[in-house]
Amino acid sequence: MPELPEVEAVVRTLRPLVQGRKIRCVHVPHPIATKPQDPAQVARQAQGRRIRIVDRQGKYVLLVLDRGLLTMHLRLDGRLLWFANGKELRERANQGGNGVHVDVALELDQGVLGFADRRHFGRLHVWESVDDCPGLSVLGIDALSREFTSHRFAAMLSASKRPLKDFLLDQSRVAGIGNIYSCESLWQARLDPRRRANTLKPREVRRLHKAIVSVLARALECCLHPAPNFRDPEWWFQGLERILRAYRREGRSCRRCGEPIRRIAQGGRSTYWCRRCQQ
DNA sequence: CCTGCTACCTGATGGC
DNA sequence: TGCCATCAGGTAGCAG
Repeated sequence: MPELPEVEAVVRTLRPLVQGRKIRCVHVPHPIATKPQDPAQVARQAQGRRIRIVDRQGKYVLLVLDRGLLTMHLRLDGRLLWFANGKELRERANQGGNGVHVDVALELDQGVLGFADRRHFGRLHVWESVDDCPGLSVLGIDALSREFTSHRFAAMLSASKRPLKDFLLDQSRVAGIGNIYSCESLWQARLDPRRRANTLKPREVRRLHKAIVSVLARALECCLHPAPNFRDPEWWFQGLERILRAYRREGRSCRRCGEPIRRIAQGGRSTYWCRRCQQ
């Protein structure tokens, strides 16, 4: 379920664990996790490769190998797990019905990285190069990057007639924002999620840009303290609800004006917002 | 090209 | 307790 701040925290935690390590062996107990790629092919391409760089683009986790590229997308429920070695992985994963769920395991020269998603939306793929990964090459400007300027944001907004909420979820424009932080950014910027992107005045564009940057930065801080714990399969980010002002607060009073927060459907997903102070 | 809809999966929660 | 409906942090694929 992670959006950009969660994925960034995962990447920062993962980097010291795996950067420079060699992938000795790849196990794929749940082949759905590499679909539509053939699990045997994925294993063959990754085995024996060294992990040069651990990076993130939008919501993708990237392991740049000495040849090729491994991508992981956690979608809604995916997580990473860490085991001391293959023995520990097998012991903990094979405890009948209550064993740890692991979809793909990368056995490294030191430690084992697990990719797990009980819901099986998440994906792990291997590519020859960045250009071969369609999801990656389509991504727009990363919301945490320096290229995400108010100026470029204004140009993108003016080219779209879509409601602001749908615009913000479109990864091909600004990459990394999901359902939570689109709601939060629009609340922070005091903008109606139903407004068409190309109707914003320059000062509203600047307000939204600033809101996105600060909402994501605040969420990232929250995601880093405490840092993700890959050793605990149940672990998830704590304290996020404390920083949320609109998301999942339907019926509770707006922290700015007291009006009850409403929930509406946009593009088949829930938008939470304050009808009084978001114009 | 752009937009909107469905499918993809599993689990948690709440009402009756 | 059980059963059913609804909701969940995302994106690919397809039709219009």
